[in-house]
Amino acid sequence: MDKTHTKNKSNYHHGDLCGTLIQAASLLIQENGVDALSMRKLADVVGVSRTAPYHHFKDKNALLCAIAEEGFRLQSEIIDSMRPKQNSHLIEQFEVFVQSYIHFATEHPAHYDLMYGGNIWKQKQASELLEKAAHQSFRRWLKRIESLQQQGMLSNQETAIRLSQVTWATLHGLCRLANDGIYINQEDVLDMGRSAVRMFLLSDAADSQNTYCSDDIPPASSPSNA
Amino acid sequence: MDKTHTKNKSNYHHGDLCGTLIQAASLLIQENGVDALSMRKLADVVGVSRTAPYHHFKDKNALLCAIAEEGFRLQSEIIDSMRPKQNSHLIEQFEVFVQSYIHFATEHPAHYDLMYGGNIWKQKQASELLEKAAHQSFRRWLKRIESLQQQGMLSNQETAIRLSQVTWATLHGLCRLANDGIYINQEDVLDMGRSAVRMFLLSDAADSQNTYCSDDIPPASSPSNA
DNA sequence: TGCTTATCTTGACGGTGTCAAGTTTGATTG
DNA sequence: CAATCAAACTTGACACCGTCAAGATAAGCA
Repeated sequence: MDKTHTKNKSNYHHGDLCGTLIQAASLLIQENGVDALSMRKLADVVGVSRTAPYHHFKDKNALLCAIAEEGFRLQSEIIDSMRPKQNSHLIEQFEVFVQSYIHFATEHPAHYDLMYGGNIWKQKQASELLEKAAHQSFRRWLKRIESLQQQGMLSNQETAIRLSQVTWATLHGLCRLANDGIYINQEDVLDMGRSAVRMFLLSDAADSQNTYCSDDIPPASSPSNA
Repeated sequence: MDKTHTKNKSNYHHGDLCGTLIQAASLLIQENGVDALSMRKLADVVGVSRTAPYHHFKDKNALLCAIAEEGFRLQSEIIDSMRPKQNSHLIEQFEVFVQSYIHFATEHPAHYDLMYGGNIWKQKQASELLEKAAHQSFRRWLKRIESLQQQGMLSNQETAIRLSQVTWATLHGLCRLANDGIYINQEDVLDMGRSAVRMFLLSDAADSQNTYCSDDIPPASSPSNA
């Protein structure tokens, strides 16, 4: 662990190409989007021959999958870092989570595209690890929704699964619209997230908890675009 | 108008290349997705040289825009063809619209991708006609939502615009998840659409109209995937 | 008839993903 | 320390791709 850590002098054996590739590729797609990433240019940036990456990733797709995996880790970090105050109400936690989610999606649009985009899930095969990460992510959301439902803050006309699917679709839809350039302003999207939370919560439950009327919610009348 | 209608014998001047290209390209992307479409292959299929399409479309992007425009026309047709019974309640109309929307998106995923995907709206420039079509589509949705809100079936805590944005985001999110292969079964997505409608409608209003409890709504307990 | 103009073709350039075969090097073993 | 091996990397090649420039063709109109 004393010599292979930094780039060797010989630069034939690159200390940690695999990691460097992911890092550089992440940076590139963050700047110019996923479509603009080319294996050749990536190799060039890293300072290695065109086909060197193919010894660490079977495919371009495999590289993208690895970056998507990294995206899931990143998302977890960001969401965890935006923890609500301790002992806060479920609703408040819910709101903070939604805000964090949107925050991540709009700050890391390229990662988000990869993580939840069709390129990986439909045509190409997602790696096992990736599927696990995505699945676990949804499971966590489901748990949250179940809690809210059990406490009477969400409709009990629907299955918890259906509730989770629909609410997550809403969140996902907002983020996609933002990332795809249909809603331009990030602040607007955050505000839409707040509206969405209010719209899903049962009004009775919300009133009885009087959590969502607190003053940290803007008046929802900012100029809109669409 | 007597001779240029069908393919001419000489096949050097192709009767209506422009239209034929759109038609063939639509078919190709419907089969293999947008990414799989190449100008060269398209030209080959149509039976024309590689660069012939460039005399009718400035760009590959211009072609895709044209197909997206066609998609908006197609969407209007499909939605109009699924008219609810006359004199039906607003809620019923709303439900039928949602079902039609999902129906179109899942039956024509490639078109939907183009119409509401980032490729056209973000990086590339959407043609003026396309922007108009998309804008008008949202305006219609807005009108619908305004009606529902004015009749007290949707929250009046939010702007009509916010309501439209959030509800449409939900619809869009569901369709995207379906198209991107995260929810596989079309019937499940349709069912999620029904759940979404129920979740957004204010329970009081819905009860007073007793429209959404009719027996044509499945029990929402089908096997789920996610 | 001849001219104009729209339409289509061939050739070329730089770019892409990826395979096959060869080269370099760090590590291992005798 | 020297021989060997396997992993890491390179060069060359192939078949694609989008698109530009220049030339060929044919239809329509004077």
